[in-house]
Amino acid sequence: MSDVNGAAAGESPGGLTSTTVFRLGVLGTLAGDRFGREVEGLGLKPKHVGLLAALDLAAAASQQELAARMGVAPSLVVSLADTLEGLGALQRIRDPQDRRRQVLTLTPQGRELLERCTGLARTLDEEFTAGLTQDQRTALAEALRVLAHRAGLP
Amino acid sequence: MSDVNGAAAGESPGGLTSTTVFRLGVLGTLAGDRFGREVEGLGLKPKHVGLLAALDLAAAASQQELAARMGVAPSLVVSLADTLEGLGALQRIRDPQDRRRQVLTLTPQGRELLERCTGLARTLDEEFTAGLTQDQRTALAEALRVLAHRAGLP
DNA sequence: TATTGTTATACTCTATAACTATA
DNA sequence: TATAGTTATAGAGTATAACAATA
Repeated sequence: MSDVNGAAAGESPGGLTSTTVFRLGVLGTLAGDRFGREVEGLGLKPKHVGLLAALDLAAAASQQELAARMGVAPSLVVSLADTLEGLGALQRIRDPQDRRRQVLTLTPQGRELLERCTGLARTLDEEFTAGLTQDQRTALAEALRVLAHRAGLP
Repeated sequence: MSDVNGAAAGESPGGLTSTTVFRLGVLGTLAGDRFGREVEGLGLKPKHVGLLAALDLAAAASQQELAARMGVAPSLVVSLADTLEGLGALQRIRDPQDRRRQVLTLTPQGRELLERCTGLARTLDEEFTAGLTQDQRTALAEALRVLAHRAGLP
């Protein structure tokens, strides 16, 4: 089941269900679940893809730094990286300067995997926004871009 | 140095993180977490509020019907309703026609609680959209409204 | 002694399944 | 026998805390 805020059916205008936070929460969960089902076939979960994307945007100096960037616990990065390393999507290389650190780098397969995921996301974008006009789509994308930036995201 | 497809490493425009589903997912989680922290002081979690909102929209014939409407398991409605009943926000009344059924109704306190939550959500809306122009806010709200409807939400 | 990565453990959320009572 | 509600159990996901290696 996939409804973070517990949705209902048929609201009086101005109620909780018409607020932006409520709709963002519900639609966000829907989008995440949908994306999760899509990448499941690649052996991935959304967080794995998030790690790939984070690495693609900028190499990580260490797993801890990456964890901070992703907003998750360092121990979670360990298991995510374990999976991705097992898939050949990334390499762990000990930093010779500081052998405590593991530098993570995307392999060509990792980059290709990420591109596949990006393609899936683009297809889902079209599915999700099929009910919008082109102007609405553009406006939504721009608004989300601003909100993401304000939230400290790429 | 970009390749033929224009996808160089570290390049943001066109990447996964700029898709609508990715941003919806991340921002939705952020919004849900933020709202959860806000209603925590009222002894509630987002799903409790979702149940209140669902009941406010239309009385439920039974807990099972309500569970179906909210898209959650019936057993979850039990525990959510337990909490809300303990807070005096709703009443369980056995249906005399079919004593297996419990009819849930919002109490005045329940309605007031929901209004408080709606007020909190509205405040968060302003916080979230503070970086947008008024036109952008309106466009975002309208786009989310359409998407919510298409997803079968109120 | 402090920090990185790892492992072990625990906690939250929620679904499924078993059970009770009504029908 | 079938259904509504409840309780018991289990699994996913993730954080916290203990631990090992390195600084």
